Amino acid sequence: MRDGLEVLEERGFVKQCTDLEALRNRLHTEEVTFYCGFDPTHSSLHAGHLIPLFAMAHLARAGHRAIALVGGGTARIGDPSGKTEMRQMLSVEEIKSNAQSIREQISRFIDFKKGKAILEDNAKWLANLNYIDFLRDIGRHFSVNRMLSYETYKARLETGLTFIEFNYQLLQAYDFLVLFKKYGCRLQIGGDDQWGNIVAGMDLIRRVEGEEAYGLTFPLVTRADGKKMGKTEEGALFLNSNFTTAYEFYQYWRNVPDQDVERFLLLYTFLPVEEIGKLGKLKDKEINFAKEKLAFEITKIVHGEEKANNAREAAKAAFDRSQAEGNRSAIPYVTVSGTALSEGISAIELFTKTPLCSSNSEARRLINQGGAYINEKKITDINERIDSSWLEDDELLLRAGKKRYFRVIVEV
RNA sequence: GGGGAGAUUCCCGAGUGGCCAAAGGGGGCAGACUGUAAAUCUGUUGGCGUUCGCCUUCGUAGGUUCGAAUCCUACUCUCCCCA
Repeated sequence: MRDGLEVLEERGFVKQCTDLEALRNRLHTEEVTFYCGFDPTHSSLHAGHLIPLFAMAHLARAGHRAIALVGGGTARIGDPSGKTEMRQMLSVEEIKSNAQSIREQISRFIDFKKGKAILEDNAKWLANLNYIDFLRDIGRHFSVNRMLSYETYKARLETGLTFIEFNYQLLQAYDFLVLFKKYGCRLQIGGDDQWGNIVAGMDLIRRVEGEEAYGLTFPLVTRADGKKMGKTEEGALFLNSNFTTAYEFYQYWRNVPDQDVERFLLLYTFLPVEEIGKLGKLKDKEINFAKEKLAFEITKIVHGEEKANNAREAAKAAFDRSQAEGNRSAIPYVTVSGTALSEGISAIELFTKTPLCSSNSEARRLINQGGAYINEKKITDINERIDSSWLEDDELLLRAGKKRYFRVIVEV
């Protein structure tokens, strides 16, 4: 039987482990309860959370019990690990509502309904902690000298670290301990920036309970072109379509650098390793097929099959010349009134109505530089006016540059 | 608590009375080349109208001056050293 760890190893999920062989042995012989934390600092998870989500799913598929821990308590503090500045404080209400929407997103990867996987919120035990008790029971096990030596705090030591943030590690370690006591949770997984926090929890369990626990971290995923993983011009690549539409999401993965395709297929899809191996061997133009596969698969998992199909269709309609008539319905749009259009609207105004251009100057610049198209007709005149005669199927397809599309639909 | 340094346009970072919408780099956007890659080269990069222009911006609030990012005063914040 595959123990889950093998799957993670062959797909490139493993960066560091506290005791690889001991963990392997345990995963092989028994059902292990493991956890991964998610801080509700935004109402949607983003691309960076995909690695932990997939890792949890792989382990759960191998028969282990997953706990997704929403950090409703720790989010009130903010983890300083790897951050250069203190995180903005969120209100308790915000955190609660964020936690709610994040739960739904996690359940796309882990099925909580069957009663096996568990969803927890550390606000339950952190919110009403007694400070004195906490210091006596937990605080005594932590050495400040040792904490200061951690790499994660180094950067912050340069610029300033507040006491509240310095406590984050204790709380996360305490989470691990609580989950161990409550569920027998023996493994914590997380990004490599969590290493210090994870090890701290493992140590705490050993000191307090005299039991073995393990930690496993994932590599920090980077892109071959040096761009930040999961970052778009607008910001983070969110999993919620209110922030990043399925089409935009699809396009992000469709445009990943060549060198990253195989690695990303392993990390961000459930496709069999053998199949990915074949896809990864494709060269030149052929690699585009693998990119489409990657984009489709991950969009399907995050947004569902229907939206993934629409996104793919829309992309084909926009980019594939041989398929002039595709289904563009997934391309984001804005509406404009029919009367306004019959009177004529300047091309500049049309572009600024969409996120394609944020100001008239920008639209003007776009036209001047020859990057503005409406229904694939290049706009060369700054003063070009668009009226109803331009309509095709009651809509206009605006394009900025080579690959940014947006639709304008007439409202009757 | 005492002493010192600093806050510049998306980021880093020049600029110390007019020639500053503000050098340079990064990033972004666009063009060429392509495969909706990468690399490279070119252009562009506060807003509004567009020859000329006008408005907003150099931590915040006042002041000096014909004129300030640049000088003065107060305030806020950050960093460093000492206690």
